[in-house]
Amino acid sequence: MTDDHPDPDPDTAPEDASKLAEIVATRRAKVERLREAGVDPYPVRFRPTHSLAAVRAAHEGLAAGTETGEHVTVAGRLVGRRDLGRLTFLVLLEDGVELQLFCPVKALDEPARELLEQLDVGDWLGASGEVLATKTGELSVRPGQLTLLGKGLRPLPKWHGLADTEIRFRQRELDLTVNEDARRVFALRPRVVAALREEMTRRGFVEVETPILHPIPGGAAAKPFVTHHNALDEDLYLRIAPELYLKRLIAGGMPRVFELGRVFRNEGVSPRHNPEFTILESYAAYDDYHDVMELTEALLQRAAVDALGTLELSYQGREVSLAGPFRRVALLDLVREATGEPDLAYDHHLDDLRALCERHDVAHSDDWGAGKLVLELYEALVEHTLWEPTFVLDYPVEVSPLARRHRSEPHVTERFELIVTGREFANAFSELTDPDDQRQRLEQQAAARAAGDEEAMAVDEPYLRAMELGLPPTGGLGVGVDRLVMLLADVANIRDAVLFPTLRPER
RNA sequence: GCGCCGCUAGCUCAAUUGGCAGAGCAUCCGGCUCUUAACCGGCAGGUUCUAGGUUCGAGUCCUAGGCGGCGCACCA
Repeated sequence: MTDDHPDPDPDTAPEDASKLAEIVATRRAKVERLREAGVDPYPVRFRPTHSLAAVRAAHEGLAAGTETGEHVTVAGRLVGRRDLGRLTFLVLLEDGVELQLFCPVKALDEPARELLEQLDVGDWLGASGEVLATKTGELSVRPGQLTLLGKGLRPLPKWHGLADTEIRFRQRELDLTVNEDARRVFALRPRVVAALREEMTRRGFVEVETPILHPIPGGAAAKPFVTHHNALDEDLYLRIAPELYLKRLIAGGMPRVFELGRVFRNEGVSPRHNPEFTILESYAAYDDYHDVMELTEALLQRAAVDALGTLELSYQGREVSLAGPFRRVALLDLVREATGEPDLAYDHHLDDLRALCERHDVAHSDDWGAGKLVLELYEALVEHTLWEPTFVLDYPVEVSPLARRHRSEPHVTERFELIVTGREFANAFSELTDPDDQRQRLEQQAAARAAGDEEAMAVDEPYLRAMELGLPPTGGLGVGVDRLVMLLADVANIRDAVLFPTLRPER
């Protein structure tokens, strides 16, 4: 076309002289021109006969120059355009799959010729025509008709991709459009979630939904977000864990339950921490933590096989195998080994344990008991070194207020964490089922809370009342789903595993 | 919250010691019937994150702030 008036209406030209404003204004002018020509730039419905993937699948390897005689209607976002005079090549992208449109002008009907003039990379487009392979062998559709499905006003980043992390996180729609790697990760994530859900269901667990608004935050050691219900005039907390409600369901006679959902913790952000994250929690009547280890291992393996088709992973350039069986080792034994103190025990004098911390440059506090001191040694010296999957067993009672005391070891609980690549992926225990022991432990937590520990739990009377109804032996599990996605997708930053990570508002 | 680093055209990036803000691609205009990051020619496009300061002169130096990344702390 010949257009001697690139700026169609100087009176309405934007005062903002930036290139972006100019591009948007130009595209708005195209929208106007299309409307004047009777074309709806934002139509209500379209029916493709084939996805781009289906066209590709049906004609993979079609010989150069072949015309199939098959007529299809396809759709996608226009991501490429090459004009060669009376011949134009367009590239559509749909669900991660590209397909070329081979458009000699003489093959197009009159409306399509006019539309082609107003078409920009970024627009949504439908096309109907014959499937063929060009002389150079590129599988293509040669459309007779083109249908504008949604005009884009903003330019798409091209070629160099989109590298600016801030734009990738804030405008994920752009990231997904131009970065194949973003599409890879966010296609993998739902496969992981589906695998977890299917494996739980296959094992007889029932999926439930418990409140996100909690009157009393509990079930984990974390600071909650506070909100307020106007009609009730009550402060409520976004849940830090579904744990206590799920255990109340066990008390209510539901033998195997799980919840896959979001929890919220009002704490710092980091490449491994988003303020809201997805957790899988499950509770199984009659099971102990050995049973839960078996379940945990199976869940990770199922997720890896379903999402990747293998148990042999590469994470950040280093191999890690989920083949199992995962190593099982007591926390105390790990600390004994790391400190070179083979006789270390929880009943050692506190001064000796503090001295041990000093010797290993582990910060500690005078009000910590033996359990907390040993835990700190473990976290500072050992945890980050555990690359291959490792069940770390038997956490101190003092740091495990919801876990059952060990059946034979007095100072610890039947609790484990699963560590992979030096990070915690799961936390689980033989659940505490003795209501009087639980009350005592929560009262200790409440005392710590009163003394200023914002992460300590409060006494939750409705929960204790449920326990007093009677609980069977119960095995409980929590799995960090985002971390699992990070591991399987091989991304280092949790913001690359969460579609819309928490960021400060744009200013 | 603390420390370090970054922020320049729509995108990706340059800019020497403090000395005229540039390139490629995209946009816009022209050409081209087998391109693949098409190609060829041309025009245009800037609050150098923001506000101050130093200086004859600031993208560059100083102060404060914003946003992001990383580390620490906290945690899964």
